Amino acid sequence: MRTLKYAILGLINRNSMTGYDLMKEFNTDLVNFWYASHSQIYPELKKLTKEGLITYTTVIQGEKMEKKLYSITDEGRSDFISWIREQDLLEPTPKDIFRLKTYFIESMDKSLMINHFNYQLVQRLEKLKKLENTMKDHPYAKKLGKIGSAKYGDYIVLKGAIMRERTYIQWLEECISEMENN
Amino acid sequence: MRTLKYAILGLINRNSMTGYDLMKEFNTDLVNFWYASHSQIYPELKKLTKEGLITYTTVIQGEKMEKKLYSITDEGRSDFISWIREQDLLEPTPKDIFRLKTYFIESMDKSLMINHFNYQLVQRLEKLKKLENTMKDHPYAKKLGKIGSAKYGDYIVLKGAIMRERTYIQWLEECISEMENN
DNA sequence: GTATACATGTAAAAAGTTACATGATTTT
DNA sequence: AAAATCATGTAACTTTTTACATGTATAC
Repeated sequence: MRTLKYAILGLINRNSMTGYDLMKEFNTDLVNFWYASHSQIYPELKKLTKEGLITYTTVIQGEKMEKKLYSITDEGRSDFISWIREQDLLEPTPKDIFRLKTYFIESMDKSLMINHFNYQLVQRLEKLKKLENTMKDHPYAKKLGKIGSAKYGDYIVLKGAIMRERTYIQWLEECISEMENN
Repeated sequence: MRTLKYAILGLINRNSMTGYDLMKEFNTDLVNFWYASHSQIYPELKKLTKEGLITYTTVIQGEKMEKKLYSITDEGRSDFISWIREQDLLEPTPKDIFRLKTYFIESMDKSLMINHFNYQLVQRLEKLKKLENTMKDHPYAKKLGKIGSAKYGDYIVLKGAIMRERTYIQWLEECISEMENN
């Protein structure tokens, strides 16, 4: 469905930016729901340029380093807007290797499975801590933003990521406790 | 990481089965954490056979319809066991188109965003109901299973899927209520 | 007899990952 | 001077999806 296309259009629609800037966005804010690497981004930018949905101007950084600053075209913007207006059917449930391994729990002994669960738990707690720190510094969480601004979307998905992470942790903890008491 | 390979090995390790049986598994139980279609399964079965991890016997169904009943080999089993013993690092956060759209909420007006959220909510409530019905009929939920059995893994991931779904719904509801009161 | 389920494959395209490849700029 | 970051690309491969393709068996 060319979702990467719309993720890029949406970002460039907010602000003109380079491929490198996009890459950073995909690695920070968007990492919680849409990751993309530079090897996917650069070819897509080329394609979108050819399709007339974005254009770029070459900017010189320092002495001679060239970078391409991309902007959205009217055509790009209206394509993006019609994408965002579409209602979406539920996607297939995301894949999860850990849940798959858990499903095959009969092939593990008790100590191994508790080990696996604890290892996941440590990592998820670490991840949650980072998300909560991001939230702590977020302007909307400090009541500085308002609904309808770009920062509101940012806030709302961050909140969702924290809820998702807490639930995963709760599941891990409940499983561990159940396994230890049986 | 060839996860599909291990999903198939794990299932065949439980019971000998055909490609069609596998397909049904991937579409029912496993759909909540690892989906695969028949066009992925059949080539993988061929590959695993060539690698000596599984073998098959041809069974005649009815008059002449041939089906291939796959079994795991010792080599396949030990490969599977070493996979299941591995500790896993956290995977990248799964992609989610709806969260991506939500992130770009500044490009929607209030009624459109509430509409989108409600549409998701209806679908997720439906999905949750199905999961809860599956749980209701589950032997472990009726205290008929015990930890360590294959059904326990089944139960534990189903429980996780329900928790995940409830949290998604809670997120949707909180967002709707916040949007309606602002 | 007809519809649904059983049963197995391949082909082409799209999406995503990992590795290869290069060079400039800024910070320490 | 070295390390980190900025900056942009391609190649090869893996994974996944969608479409094409065919035929049998069973339940109603």
